[in-house]
Amino acid sequence: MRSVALPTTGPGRRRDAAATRDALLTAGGELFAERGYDGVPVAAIAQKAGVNKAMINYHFGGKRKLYLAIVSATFTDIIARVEALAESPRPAPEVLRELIAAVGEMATRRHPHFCSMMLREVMTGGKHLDPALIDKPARILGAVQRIVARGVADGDFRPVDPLLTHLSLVGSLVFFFATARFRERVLAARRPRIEPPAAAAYVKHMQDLLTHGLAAERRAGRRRA
Amino acid sequence: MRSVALPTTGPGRRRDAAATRDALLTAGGELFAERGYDGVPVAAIAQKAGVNKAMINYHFGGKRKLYLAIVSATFTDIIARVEALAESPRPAPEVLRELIAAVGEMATRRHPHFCSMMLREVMTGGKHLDPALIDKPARILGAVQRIVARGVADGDFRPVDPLLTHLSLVGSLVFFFATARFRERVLAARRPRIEPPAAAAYVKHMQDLLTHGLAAERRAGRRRA
DNA sequence: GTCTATAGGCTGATAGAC
DNA sequence: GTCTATCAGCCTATAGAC
Repeated sequence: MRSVALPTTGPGRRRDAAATRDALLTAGGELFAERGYDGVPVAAIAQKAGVNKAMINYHFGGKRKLYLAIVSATFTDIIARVEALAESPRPAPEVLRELIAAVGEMATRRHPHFCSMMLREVMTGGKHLDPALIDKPARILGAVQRIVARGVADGDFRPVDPLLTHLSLVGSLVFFFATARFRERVLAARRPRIEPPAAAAYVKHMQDLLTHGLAAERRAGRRRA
Repeated sequence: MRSVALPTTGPGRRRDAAATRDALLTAGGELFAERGYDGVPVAAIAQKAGVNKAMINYHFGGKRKLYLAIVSATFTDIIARVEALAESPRPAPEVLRELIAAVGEMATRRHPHFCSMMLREVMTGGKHLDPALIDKPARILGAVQRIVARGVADGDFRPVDPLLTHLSLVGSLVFFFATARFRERVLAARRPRIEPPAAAAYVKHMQDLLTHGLAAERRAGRRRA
């Protein structure tokens, strides 16, 4: 981030501070996803980040606030992507396929630990979630609902319930990515070894399942180019 | 619980001991599902069960062994139900619909906390699971795979991958039931209030989604009565 | 900004009376 | 079998030197 030599103290050290913050966010994301909020001592995060324990309190104000910072930043990024898709004017079936691919891409590349963290959080009933964070899942829900509802209105989809459809779609994707580590552990240990399914294969499976499962009964053809 | 007078000590008290055990299993099931293994102090389990803290060590040998006893007993019961269904000679699409209903029934009546506990466990990669327990999910997987594979072989289903189909089916159901508490909390707090979806509605939604989503392309009719 | 040292709370497990 | 009392360990957070 910085191209010239800097003093070792004073405002010039901002780069190191940012690096410390980022290291804590990264290490915390991995560890919280793996073991849950209560399962991770701050010492473990500090060690993994290569910084001192006390930096968590200095930069974030405590373990809980570090946790919230991680969840919030990731949610914001994902919401932006999903809401952009929801506004696409293309046919709903196409948009839905792209949404599934986008979730897969998010869950494997950009935010590889988000599914686990979000799922854990939601399972506790949102114990650690601020009121400010609690409506973020609702925005994702809203975006998916709008896509499905438009598909139904256009006659591309059967008259399915958008909320239930959202739950089945997002649920199976989040489940897949949150449990990937377990599958690798169990399937790889079997003799003969079973290869754990690849994310790309699952994304395609879900796209096809939804395409067939939601398609309106009588009209296979698209009504718009 | 007691119909005749019994001595206050000696073998005649076995019935009370069983009641203590059961109370601990029940209380532990609810609390572990809600807050996860690390999130529950043994004192909370004892209090909810109405027995003394030390009884956990006396009857189960520690917190961890109580936890394993709960997970193992529930898994065994569910595996029996699912494997019985997998051996049904009826057409695969029918059996699959019944499997979905059975999961819904299990998750709402007989083992209302199992989805949360299993999902939490699987998300940690099986940290708390004994080697003896670790193949129980594999038996459920095997049963669902056999149903799907038979549907494909009979020409009732598209040539879908049985493993991926199992993951999408079980994943979306487990997700739904594990996150029910969160939905109630978030949806019920909104104005205007949104009614959280009922389990029965979701079961029907999943049955229809899979029926349409897996059906072989050209032949809608059943090939066996 | 970063570190060390430590305070103070909570946890799981047990010893021993009954 | 059940209870009370207690212990040792680990946790988060902070004070204060640099």
